[in-house]
Amino acid sequence: MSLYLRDLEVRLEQGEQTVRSRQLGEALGLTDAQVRKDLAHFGHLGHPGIGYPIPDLLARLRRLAGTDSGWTAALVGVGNIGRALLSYQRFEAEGFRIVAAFDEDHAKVGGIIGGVRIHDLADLPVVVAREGIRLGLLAVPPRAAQGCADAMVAAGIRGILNFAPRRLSPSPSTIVHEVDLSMSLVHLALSVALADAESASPCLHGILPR
Amino acid sequence: MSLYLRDLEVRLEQGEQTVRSRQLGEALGLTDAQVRKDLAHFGHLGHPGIGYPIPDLLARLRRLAGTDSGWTAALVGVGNIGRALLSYQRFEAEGFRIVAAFDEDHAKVGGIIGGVRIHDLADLPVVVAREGIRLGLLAVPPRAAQGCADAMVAAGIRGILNFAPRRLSPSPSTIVHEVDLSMSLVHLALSVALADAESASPCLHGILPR
DNA sequence: CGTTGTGAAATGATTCACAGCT
DNA sequence: AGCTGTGAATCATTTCACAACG
Repeated sequence: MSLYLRDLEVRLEQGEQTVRSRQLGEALGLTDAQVRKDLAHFGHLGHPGIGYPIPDLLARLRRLAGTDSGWTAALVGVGNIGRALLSYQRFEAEGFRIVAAFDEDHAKVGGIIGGVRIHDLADLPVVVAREGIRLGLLAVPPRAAQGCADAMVAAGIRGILNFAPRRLSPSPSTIVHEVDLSMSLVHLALSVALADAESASPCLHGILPR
Repeated sequence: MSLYLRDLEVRLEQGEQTVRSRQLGEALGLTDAQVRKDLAHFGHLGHPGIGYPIPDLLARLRRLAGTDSGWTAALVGVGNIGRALLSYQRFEAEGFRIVAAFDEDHAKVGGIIGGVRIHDLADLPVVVAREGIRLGLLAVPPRAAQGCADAMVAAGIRGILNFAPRRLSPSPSTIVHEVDLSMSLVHLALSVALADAESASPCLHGILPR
């Protein structure tokens, strides 16, 4: 889904005004029918014989994704990954801004990284309410993850991107997406191992992870 | 799939010797039948009435994933994300080691971060061959991504974890997995926006991204 | 004529139910 | 009794095919 946004953005930058479902399908690895079914849900703005007007489609998708309504995010945990996220330029290009960072280490509190001030973790509810923050990036050590997540939910954060390698027990009011770096690497290694095994002895069916 | 490894590891640490399909299912959000179907593919090592012996199952999965055979990885691009990856402790716990980093900036070459030496990008083929590196972490700016990826493929790297926000044109000999931070955030924001819209006016079906 | 939107067929995945073993 | 492994039924998703439209 997010891929549509990306692809449409680069097409618009290249000066294209319309796009056909088949083009999008090739770029995203889908069939043209699949693309049409997806896009039909977002309002019927495809013109038969012509295609989809890129600016209109982008506006529609951005409005749905909320990337035009100024989402703000908070970072919890200013460690290795946290610092990288604060310095990561790309978020703003997609319409997001990290407006506050939090850490329980008082030596870090008060500092500024990537233009973002680091607050005491205890101030989370106040700052979240004041800034109207709805998204949180969780980058703390595993054993602190659940506690921080609970605090974020209590503070009113609606969506959490969890970088900690620990599954969070779900809350009905908050959506959690996992970004697990080491598991991504395991997954990649597994794919490679399977590809190797398959090319070595093609008759190894039954071992198909998703 | 990687989730099985994670869950079994914590169970083994907690001293459990066997696990039943239903327990695994609850922990991973699957049904027991689903778990049994998955595990049956890895060799029939479940005992009726008892369950699965955790050590045996872990050994089997690790062997398939290759995490017991000492995968080594190379990092290409020592920027914000690259530095965080080098300092990330968690990889070794899963059986991986980043043994070399590469950057085209000569001011960085020769430095050491997280115990890993930074080499000149031109030395990639030599070091990869010498160290027997099969996995690569790509964390360079978007416009350099494709060129670096090609160099990694040419050097013999078999799997690439791509942190650059750009789709790479595929190579038959190398598997690419995408880890796109800004797209993850877009995806999360979209989920939140949809959840909000749905609770506001439940009759908004048809807009269901995967 | 080329392309969208959508119903119908085909494909794949999930769930159920039960035989067999401990 | 409890649990695994697996075929059968159910469900969702993908693909195909075609009517409507510019």
